[in-house]
Amino acid sequence: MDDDSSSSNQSCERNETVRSRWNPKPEQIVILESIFNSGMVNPRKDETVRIRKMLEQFGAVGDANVFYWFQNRRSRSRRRQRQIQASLSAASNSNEEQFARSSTGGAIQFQTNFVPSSVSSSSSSSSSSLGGVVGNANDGLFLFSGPMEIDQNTSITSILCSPTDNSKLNCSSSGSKDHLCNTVLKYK
Amino acid sequence: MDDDSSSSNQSCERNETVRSRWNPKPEQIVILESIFNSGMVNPRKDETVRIRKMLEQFGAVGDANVFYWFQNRRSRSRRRQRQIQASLSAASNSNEEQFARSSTGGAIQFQTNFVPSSVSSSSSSSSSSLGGVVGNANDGLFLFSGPMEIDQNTSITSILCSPTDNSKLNCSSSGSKDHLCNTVLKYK
DNA sequence: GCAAATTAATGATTTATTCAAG
DNA sequence: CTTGAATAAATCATTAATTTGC
Repeated sequence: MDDDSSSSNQSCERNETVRSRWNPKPEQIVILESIFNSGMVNPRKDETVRIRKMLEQFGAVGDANVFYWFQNRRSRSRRRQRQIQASLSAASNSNEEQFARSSTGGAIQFQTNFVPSSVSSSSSSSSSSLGGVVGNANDGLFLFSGPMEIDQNTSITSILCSPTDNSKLNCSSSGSKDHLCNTVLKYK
Repeated sequence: MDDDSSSSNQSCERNETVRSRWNPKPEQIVILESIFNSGMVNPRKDETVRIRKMLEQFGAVGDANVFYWFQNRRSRSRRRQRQIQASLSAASNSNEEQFARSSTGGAIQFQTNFVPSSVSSSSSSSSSSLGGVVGNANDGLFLFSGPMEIDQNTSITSILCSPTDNSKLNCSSSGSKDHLCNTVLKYK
């Protein structure tokens, strides 16, 4: 795809300012949430492409949009978690001092059947709560906002995880990863 | 293009770990430095592509590599600047107190003929030193590391800035920018 | 009811940090 | 130790909710 994906062009607003952004359909959000909640919180490039194709069923979307979505989802999930943790420990700190600090601050942090791919090498790193976000999955809102119906039980990730058509593991000219990769593309 | 750029595959190391990285040729570095120093410190997607094509003349390289290069160049340039600034103000602070704080800490911060594109909207924001990085260009090391010769005066950016073949201003299906854009691509 | 004005969500971009190849 | 690659955090900007005055 690279740039001009497929469907609607036209939407290319004036060259200066304006700009419109992707607005995911409810069905698309269901899928994305499903995937995220099942543990795949940072899909690799090929996974992202697969997800994008899946989403296209319900409306135009690009790889970058999917990437952005997961990036933001992860980030905001983490932030919410931190806030909860902060307010929790603040509340408990009013009386006891040396106690709180449970493993992840009360969050369940389960991890469904999908192995979170890259485990981030688990080497030395900053963040106190390592393990941090990789498998953290949902953060309370497993509920879906609207009247949508898509068989929630058909574990969408099973579709993605199935190592079907693995033809062509692209790998560009030089380095990069494509493994733990999933990162910068920047340009739409 | 999307993912698999163009030339040599093969280099796709094992699917797990390893990875090799792009190693820019001296000529490529000259070009990149030239562009950066002439003021284009954050090329847009289309500019990035143009640059990449230019570099390919001297060896395999992908858009992502170019993107990374500029990202790192900006980042490290800024860091060095901060360090210089820090040590400078620290040095001057030994005697006088309420004085240092010159505009940019002694750095010249000129700006060549290229208008730095996006001025970041200058809306309300945090960061103290706004204006920050956009047009900052060189940070003292205008020198090039090796014995290379490419007419420094033929302002490479003029080639890039020239609005030649502007056919096909891509604009993907949904949103994104491509204007102020230049950002995430992530996947190699 | 309805738009203009505000606010809340969230998609997109940039910056700071970290990891690791060479 | 330098620097390419990758990720997380912070920020910007646009769109949807909502509030408000009519």
